[in-house]
Amino acid sequence: MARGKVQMKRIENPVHRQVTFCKRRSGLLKKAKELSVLCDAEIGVFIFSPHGKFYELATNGSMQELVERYMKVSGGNMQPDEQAKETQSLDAKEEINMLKKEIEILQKGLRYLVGGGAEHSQMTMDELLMLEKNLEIWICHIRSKKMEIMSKEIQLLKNKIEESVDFSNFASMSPYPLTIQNEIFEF
Amino acid sequence: MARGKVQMKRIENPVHRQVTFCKRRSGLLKKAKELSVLCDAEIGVFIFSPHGKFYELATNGSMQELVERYMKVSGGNMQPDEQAKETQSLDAKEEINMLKKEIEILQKGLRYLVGGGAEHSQMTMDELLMLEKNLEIWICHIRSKKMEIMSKEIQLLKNKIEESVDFSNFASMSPYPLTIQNEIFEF
DNA sequence: AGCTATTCATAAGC
DNA sequence: TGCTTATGAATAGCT
Repeated sequence: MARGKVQMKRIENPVHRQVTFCKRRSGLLKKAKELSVLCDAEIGVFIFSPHGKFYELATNGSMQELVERYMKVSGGNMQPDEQAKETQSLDAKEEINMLKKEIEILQKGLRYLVGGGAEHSQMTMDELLMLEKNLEIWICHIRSKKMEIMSKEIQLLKNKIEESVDFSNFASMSPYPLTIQNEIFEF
Repeated sequence: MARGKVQMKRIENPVHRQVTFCKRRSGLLKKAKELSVLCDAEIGVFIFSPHGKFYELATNGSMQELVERYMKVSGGNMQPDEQAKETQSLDAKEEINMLKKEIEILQKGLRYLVGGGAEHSQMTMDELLMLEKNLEIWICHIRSKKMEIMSKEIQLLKNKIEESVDFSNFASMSPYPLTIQNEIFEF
């Protein structure tokens, strides 16, 4: 695509082919994830490299689930035996699942990220600055939100007080500011 | 991507979402086919739309075959074939690395999350306070990291200066910049 | 469904 | 293996 249009046929040079495979594989998985997130779709991708290496992506966390769903749709049937095998956990498998879960958590809630073990070790100074700035901006947003909530509460209280004043016909005589009315009416 | 960067979160407008789904779905399948052809890989893609519609692509003609192969690789690690086991474990390690990288990207790319679709609308005051506190703590961490980086750089500069002083004892008349000292000392 | 203005992905090169 | 850059592709917002 870049620096010369690419022919849509097998790349003969093995080195080029390998490099392109790596790049495009990651690109494809990225695109799949994006489609999943943007459009709320569930996506599964298998990739078998020519050398038998296997890569997969399952956007809902479990390829097994997707495969089952596929089986349902396509009418095929698989032996329940296979499924049992799948659930047996190797250490690596377990770690993969943990990582996937972590990714899910990261994507879902910022809270874990903030509280948990965020690693900035590899970040450059520029990235740190950017992150810091963004966090500050966000804090500002949160403070605005807090103000908003408090303002609403204050308004609510004011309204209540006005109602109660109207009710007792004291309104026109009150020289006191609204904010301390509560105390005045408390006796 | 075009005419405005897109936020990596679910598109709320159903029309937009549907249009994007169609466009990106075809894009994804095209990319998958290209990867398959260019790099001689076998690829399977499932896509379940949010409304339950199902799309698939199998580059070797039969999704069933790919699914079976997937079952073998992911679940059937119980075969006595040592080499297969080894390959599997390598694959798992690779996947772990990929996932870790993804986590790293997520962490690094938090600024998008932060800048983008943060929704505080439903949060209570308590939650806002908690979030604010966490963000402040995180900013502290980031500032520590910045300090650390700067300290390292300062130490590096000091070291360079010391070296250059040593160097000038030997060749005080040298017009060469510091950066080529190593070469000079290599003879 | 088509049309651009943009952003993204990536082939080469290092 | 990873980074950079020039360039081709994909696609978001419109119509």
